[in-house]
Amino acid sequence: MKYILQDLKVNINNNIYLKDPESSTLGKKIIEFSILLIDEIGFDSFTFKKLGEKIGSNESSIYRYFENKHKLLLYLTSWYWGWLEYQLVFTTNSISDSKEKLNKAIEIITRATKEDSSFSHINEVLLNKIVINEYSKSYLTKEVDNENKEGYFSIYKRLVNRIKDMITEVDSDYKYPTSLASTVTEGSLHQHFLKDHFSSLTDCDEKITPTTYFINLVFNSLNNQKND
Amino acid sequence: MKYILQDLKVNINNNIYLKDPESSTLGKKIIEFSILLIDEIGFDSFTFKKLGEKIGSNESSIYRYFENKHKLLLYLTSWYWGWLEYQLVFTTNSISDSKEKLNKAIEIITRATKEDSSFSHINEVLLNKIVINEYSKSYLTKEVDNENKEGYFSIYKRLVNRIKDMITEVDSDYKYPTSLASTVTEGSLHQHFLKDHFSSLTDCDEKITPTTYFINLVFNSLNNQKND
DNA sequence: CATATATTGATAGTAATACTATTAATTTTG
DNA sequence: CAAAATTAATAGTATTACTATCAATATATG
Repeated sequence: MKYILQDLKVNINNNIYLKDPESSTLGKKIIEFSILLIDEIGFDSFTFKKLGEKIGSNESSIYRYFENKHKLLLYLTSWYWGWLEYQLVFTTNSISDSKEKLNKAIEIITRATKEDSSFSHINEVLLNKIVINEYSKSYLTKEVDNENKEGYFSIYKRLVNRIKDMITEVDSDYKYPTSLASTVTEGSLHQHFLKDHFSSLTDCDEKITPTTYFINLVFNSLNNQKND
Repeated sequence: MKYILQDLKVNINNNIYLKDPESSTLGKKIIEFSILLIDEIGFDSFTFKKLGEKIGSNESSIYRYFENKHKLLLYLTSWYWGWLEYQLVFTTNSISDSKEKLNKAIEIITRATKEDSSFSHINEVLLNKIVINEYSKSYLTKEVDNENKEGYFSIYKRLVNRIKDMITEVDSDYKYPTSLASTVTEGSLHQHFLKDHFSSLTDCDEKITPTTYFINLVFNSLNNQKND
């Protein structure tokens, strides 16, 4: 719970936006409807002009909040990871048994978001789908090193690091806790994607969830005599 | 070796291109220099106009080979996966011990390409880098289901399936061989990317390679009494 | 409550992208 | 060497990804 309280409102690096979208009605509308529109037509076809038409607002007004759609994607995905981190910390905080704690953590980061909190303007179910379909595009760029230096990915990194810490708590001898944490986080998005589009490349379906698979994967690696 | 011989020339689905780039000098130049240019400026900034300038050829001539740059990316990545598959099959074919075979297979798909074969127009080292940085973009699209139906990803799927078969050979009781195979294949690209851009999210570096990590991960999961 | 200030909207404009079409020049092949 | 195929050159369109300017409207403060 150390650095989480200050982030209750999901504290997003303020260089990602030009004007805080949480600070106005228009800003919130931009966030709310960009999620709906990106889900509908995909990030590649998404433009500020189309978003403006959707919310009955001017393209130029949207440009006052975000430099470009890439920055908006960074905003949305940062919000998502911050929201997931909040759930992770809140839910696992009270668990003292390290295995049980890690188990719960994997459950939270690998499950599909099923219900929208409905009292904010953010639809978490659709946002989860956007993260599955588009998150990679936010870092697979030529600008990634500069943007990383600017701190645009710090929430995601902090989240992966929390999982790494929980892995180490379970087995301090395990040699690849960071890679395992990043494999689960990114691999979970990938397995969800495969389930929806390449069913021949995954065992996950209605019965077997990515959660089942990753819990098995992680605990097979920890406290294992083969593990040298 | 069943279906590999017909693919010696890397048999790419002929709906990916309008005219086979292997059939002419210009076609080969398009492939050769698109690899150099995408590596240099990234796929997002890459255009047929820039490529035309680079090879002293007209934009419209390139459009006679590929409908658009997305199709060119599908071509390049298919070629890469076909080339890797060839190495995989060729190298593991003679190994009778199933564990040793799987071990070698993981080595082949997770290692960084270090040398260019140099007698073709394709620079495999740069192509490997392109696959790491851009492959996800070829399927994270709204058209993925149609393109999958058209068979544009069949080489990749066949490769993952070969690894799945090898996993099952080692442990027929393991429940998630397909997910494990796709996790290794895609996770390897991801760990290479992290190593280059997010070193805090991976244990991989000069000493620990993705190969080391994934061999440990896979064999910890197989023939393991925890594996219920 | 009046006025200064900030925010948003409307319109216009630019350079680049992602193509298509046409015709001319060049190369290949039969 | 002539016919066919390929490539190059040029032009043109619609869309994208912005920037600039100014008017309209909302909001804040004194």
